[in-house]
Amino acid sequence: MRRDVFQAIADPTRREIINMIAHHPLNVNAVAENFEVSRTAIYKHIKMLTECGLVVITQFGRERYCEARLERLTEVSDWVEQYRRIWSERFENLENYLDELETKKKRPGKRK
Amino acid sequence: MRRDVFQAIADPTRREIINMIAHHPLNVNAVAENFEVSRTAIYKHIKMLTECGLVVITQFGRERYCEARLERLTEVSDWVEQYRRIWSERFENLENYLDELETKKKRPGKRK
DNA sequence: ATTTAATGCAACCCAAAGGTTGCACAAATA
DNA sequence: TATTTGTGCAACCTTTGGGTTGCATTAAAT
Repeated sequence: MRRDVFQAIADPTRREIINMIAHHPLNVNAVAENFEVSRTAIYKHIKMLTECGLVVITQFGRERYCEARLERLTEVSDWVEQYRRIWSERFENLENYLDELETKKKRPGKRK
Repeated sequence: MRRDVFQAIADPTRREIINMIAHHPLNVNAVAENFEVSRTAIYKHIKMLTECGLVVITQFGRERYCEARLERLTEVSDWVEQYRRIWSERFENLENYLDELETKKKRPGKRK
């Protein structure tokens, strides 16, 4: 099953999990203990995070340590950053753009 | 209904809509024409985008222009950026961290 | 050898997501 | 005035998401 990083970080619980293991790995139960929901629910979230590469699991005996692969967030970072320039420029141009559009199409100036 | 920006950009169609109107506003039908799915489906996506502030609509006569409010992406940007330092540092420390953990807990060195 | 973690996962549930068709309605146009 | 165009939205359907309980399995601890 191919998972999407954007979808993975859409859920607040998963974002919290990432935050929790960002600095050091934790085993599955340790992660689950920090939430109200069941271990299985957390297990599923972690599974999804591994499916899109945001988390990698290393087993030690019966414990499985979850480690965050934060580099995978570059996909998100890149997507957002491509718009950064636009959103600075945009602010001053919007009104002009709409006025221009209005004139071109000969629409009444009234904006409801 | 309060919507989450993270959830809004989770859907690939919505990300495409944002991309489509990032440079200049488009009316609802114009956006919809670029997709295979129905106008209603796109309408719903746009509605959701407005609910979380990523899109603002300005009406001209019977047309409604959708404009991207890209600044709202700072929430995403900020969240991702907080991890950037960690993911550079992390790479070299992981093995050490795990070894340390191993030693402390007196676990066998075998990593399956 | 028993018992006690730590875990994976099937089998369910219910709500939400994403899609469709169809209809209503106001603005622009013939 | 009659018609076309752009739009909102209800009603419906199916899939996915996030949650639960319960059971099996394996490693560690008694």
